[in-house]
Amino acid sequence: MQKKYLTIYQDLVKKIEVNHWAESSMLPSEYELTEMYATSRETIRKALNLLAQDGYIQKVRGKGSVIIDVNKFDFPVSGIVSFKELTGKLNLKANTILHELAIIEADQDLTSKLKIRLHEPIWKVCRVREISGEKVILDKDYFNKKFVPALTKEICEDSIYNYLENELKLNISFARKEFTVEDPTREDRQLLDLEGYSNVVVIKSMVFLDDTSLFQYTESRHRPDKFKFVDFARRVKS
Amino acid sequence: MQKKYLTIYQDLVKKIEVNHWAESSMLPSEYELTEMYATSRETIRKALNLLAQDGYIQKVRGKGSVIIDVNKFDFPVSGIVSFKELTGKLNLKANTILHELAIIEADQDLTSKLKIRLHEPIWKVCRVREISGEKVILDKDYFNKKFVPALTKEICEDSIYNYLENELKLNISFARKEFTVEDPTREDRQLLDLEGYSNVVVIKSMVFLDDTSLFQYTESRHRPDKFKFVDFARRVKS
DNA sequence: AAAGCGAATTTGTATATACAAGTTATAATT
DNA sequence: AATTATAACTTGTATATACAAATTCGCTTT
Repeated sequence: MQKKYLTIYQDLVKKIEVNHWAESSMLPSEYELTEMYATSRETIRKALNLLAQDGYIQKVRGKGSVIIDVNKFDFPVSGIVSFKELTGKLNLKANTILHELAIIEADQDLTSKLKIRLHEPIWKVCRVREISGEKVILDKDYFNKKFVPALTKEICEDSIYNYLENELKLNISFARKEFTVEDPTREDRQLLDLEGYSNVVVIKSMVFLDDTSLFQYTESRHRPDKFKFVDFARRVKS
Repeated sequence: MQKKYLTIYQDLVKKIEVNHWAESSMLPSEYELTEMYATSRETIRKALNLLAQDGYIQKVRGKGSVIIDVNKFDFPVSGIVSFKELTGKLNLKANTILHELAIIEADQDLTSKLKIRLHEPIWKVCRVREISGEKVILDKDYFNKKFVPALTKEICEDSIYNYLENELKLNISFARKEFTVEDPTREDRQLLDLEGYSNVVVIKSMVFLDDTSLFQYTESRHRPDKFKFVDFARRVKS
């Protein structure tokens, strides 16, 4: 059975993005929605709460759900999104160059980053991302081999996430990301078209599965002029 | 009346942060929690969903709520947090220098950023943030004067957000933030201790109230070596 | 000892009801 | 005409029930 509140959520997202309620900039009331979707109010409220979380609407007590139109279209990178999904959504002419694909043993550094034991096997994948002809992103991925037994050149050049989720049926669930600006390493200078830029933006991620097991560590290194990150944040009252 | 699920959420956060369930790294089951807090299961579930949203737990069907221990203690900057709140939480020796405080008229640029009409009055606040003696952040705030009639030197040197929320009773609700890396302007070089760094990290924010009215635009310009942003993200399935 | 089955436990979804609290529009009063 | 009070509408909170789906654990069987 498909989850009702999720399909309602997706339907509402589609309608908002196509400006279905542009005039009023308001969603129908919860009671109206229950009738439109022939369901209960609580189910509607679950869908609306998802919309609010993702920055599509703002709920105002006594009034209704106001649609937030802050051009949500330019670079929505909250959540965990793969390079292929991103470039596809933005219609960018992108290309992936596989630079290294190997099984290595965990050294001191990786044991802490992947929380595994010394010398345990790890997939190392090093890829350069080319956008309109320029090498601007260097992605270094490390996968715990326990969760990812096999990897091929073809998979890495296409979409690893697609393979992990649809073939291996891994449930990628949440991530901790850290953004910093660092000096380029020799490797950065070799593999990227840095064009004299003296910094790179570094995003270090630890990615977890459904059952809270840590299975991936990634360093994504960007040329600063090609980096942009957009976030929707809600104020948390203490 | 105080919201039950919120007080339960806050109590659980406190217990998680003090490692109350360290051995099992699991929360009690929902039914146990209903008895502990003498409430209904739905109310417990509301609190648990907040914990999951904020990255404290991962719920696993059939098992329970696993506590996520990814050292949540180093830099939790998701949500909208003011400089004063941040430095206070991290025990940093920080100092604010008010560089400019004036009412200006909206020019072409600000009309689009604050979505107001040309020549309407705007508060401009320009502040330099000093951390352990170094000027590393330049904050340029613009407030729609309609929502913020008065501002003083004292307020700007203390905490504007504190004033807005507690004195003016404004309900700051959500924000859209954009992170980029840019070349320093002449103003950056004048006001900050850039120490030869040839880039600044720029965070542009549009901040909204409860009723979805846009009331603030901010540019926060950071020396790259002193910038770090940590995010907790959940994978969104399409 | 190992495998398989089933019951108990635990979270997920859907629905229903009652009342509280904020907003808006209408009607009544001054 | 302006103000005030009332009613209608809308979202927020709390509670209850029923069943689905995944995991765990103990028991039985092989």
